[in-house]
Amino acid sequence: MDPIDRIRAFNRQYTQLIGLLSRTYLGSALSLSETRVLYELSLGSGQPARTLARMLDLDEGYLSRVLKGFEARGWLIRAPAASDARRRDLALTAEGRAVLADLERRARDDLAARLAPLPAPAHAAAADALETALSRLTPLSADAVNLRDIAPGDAGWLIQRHAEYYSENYGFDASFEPLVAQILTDFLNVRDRATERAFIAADGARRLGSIFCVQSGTPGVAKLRLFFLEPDARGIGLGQRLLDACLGFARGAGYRQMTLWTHESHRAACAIYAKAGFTLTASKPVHSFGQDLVEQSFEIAL
Amino acid sequence: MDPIDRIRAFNRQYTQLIGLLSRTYLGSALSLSETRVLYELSLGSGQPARTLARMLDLDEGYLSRVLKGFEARGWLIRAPAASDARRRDLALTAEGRAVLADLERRARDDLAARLAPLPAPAHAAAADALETALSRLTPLSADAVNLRDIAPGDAGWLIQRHAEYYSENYGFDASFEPLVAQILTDFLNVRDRATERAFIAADGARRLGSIFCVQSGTPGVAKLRLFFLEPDARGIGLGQRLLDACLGFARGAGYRQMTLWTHESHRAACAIYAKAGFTLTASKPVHSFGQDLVEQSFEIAL
DNA sequence: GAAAACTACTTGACTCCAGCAAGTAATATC
DNA sequence: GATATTACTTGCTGGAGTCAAGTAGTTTTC
Repeated sequence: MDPIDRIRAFNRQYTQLIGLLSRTYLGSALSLSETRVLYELSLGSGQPARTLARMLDLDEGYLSRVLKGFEARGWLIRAPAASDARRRDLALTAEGRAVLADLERRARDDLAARLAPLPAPAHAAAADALETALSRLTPLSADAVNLRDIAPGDAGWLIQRHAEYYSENYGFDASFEPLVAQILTDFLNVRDRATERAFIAADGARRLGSIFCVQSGTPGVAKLRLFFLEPDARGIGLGQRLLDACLGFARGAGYRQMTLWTHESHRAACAIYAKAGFTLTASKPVHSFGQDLVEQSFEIAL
Repeated sequence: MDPIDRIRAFNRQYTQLIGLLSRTYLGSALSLSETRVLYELSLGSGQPARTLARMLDLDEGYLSRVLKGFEARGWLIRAPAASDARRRDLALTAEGRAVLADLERRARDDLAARLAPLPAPAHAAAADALETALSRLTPLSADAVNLRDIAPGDAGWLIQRHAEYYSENYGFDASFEPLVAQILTDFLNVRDRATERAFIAADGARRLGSIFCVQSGTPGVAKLRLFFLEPDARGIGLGQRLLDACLGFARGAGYRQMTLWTHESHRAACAIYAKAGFTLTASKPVHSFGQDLVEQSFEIAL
């Protein structure tokens, strides 16, 4: 099913479940639009009425009347703005804030009541998933992503995602997962911190990608491993950044060469390697993980 | 932040992002309520108007007028019901269906346009997360969960969740993850299918828990390992089910005894073990994974 | 088996949310 | 300093949605 249709299906069910479309806000004297205006006013970033109208997609005339009503009820003070006599500075009174607080509390209680049948961990899990969804719907900016060292859970995540990704996209069989698991187990157990390093690209709590620099066995030669990027984190220069970090670390650690092996079918990765100055040194057909592959070796002088 | 507040924050942002509160549906001649009615009619489960009104939380009088309007426009046929002359059977005409289809298409295009700036994988990722959230908001029923053997990605998931869970809840240090990783690597690599088995509890694509039955080294004695349940999957008898499956397998495989070790602080797990007939055979303080723990051994005759 | 209670739906009367368009007054632009 | 633009207000209006009282058919009750 198409993602758009899946999102629409979610909208239908969610609005019903959460009761989002109840027109009148909890039996209060306020319409939904009025509530939104009150809420926006409470944030009090000093927007003039016009911007408020645009933000909330409301008619300016209607908004004017709403504000007038708020003022009449003593919730709002509209004083002519000093900078521009056409404008009026909008400031909620303490009473206005109290009304909103009461409204918010009721909305909160209403939602809590709806979710009461569910166990507490489910609430947290749902909130997590919703926040995740929202973050997926917000363009990922490369500078929100930071590269850090490996932390608890990262190894498991990498094993899981490698197994899933290569199974789904390249048909790798079950023998691939323990291989990756062994690599990571060894890394965690016998890692030489001076010459070996993992970089995990993460956007907050979300893991997006990885790259490892480890010893190859041959002195002075580093090996690049476990270069991975989540599909939706591609195309924002993150792969390049990971590779740069890895190369930078290798240079700093005193290696004079870096090698890696990959499979021909990884077009995107191969392109990044080539662009970074790696050269192809060997290419041979193999049968691994239940698939016919062309294994390629790359190297670069540091 | 409280989950309820996080969900409310999501609602605010999401409705804005997706444009859920646009009252008039895409400039069509229909109100949002009318659209919902039309949609519900298209599902055509032959509900009488009254149930329709309750489902959509609409005033019956208003609904009556809406249906009348649909009929006048030739979208709907209201024939007196055979079973009950008060009722009228509601059936959309082909034209009615066409109108809805057109509306749906436009709503779809509208959403697609809103999401167009995002890369395609992000759409799928968002849809995934939204569906996840919805499933968290639906009470987990034990019978929707099935127990299966280990599959690609499961080992990585287990490693990740063990590392995260024990780090968050028991303060285990980074040495715990490679231990779990090694256990799983070995299991995948040298598992004896006749006498060793993993059960993964899964609700569709979501992994909820696990239990392993492996050889202990002593002939005739099985070892229970990696018993884990996601916090929100507890309390529905799933732990019991996993344990039963494990014990059942062990009996079938010809073991005469099963042992396990755990830590005293795992109250819930210990309670399940005791209830199943396990007896505590040893208890000793240890310092593991950066924590002072009391290691406990249990056993049961099969 | 007839009155009473109830159900399914309709209709009239009303409220008020909200959109449109034409204002007024202040500011910006040239 | 004339013209255009901006910020806001107000009059008018449609129609979405509500409330209550209706009509006609069905079930319950004794």
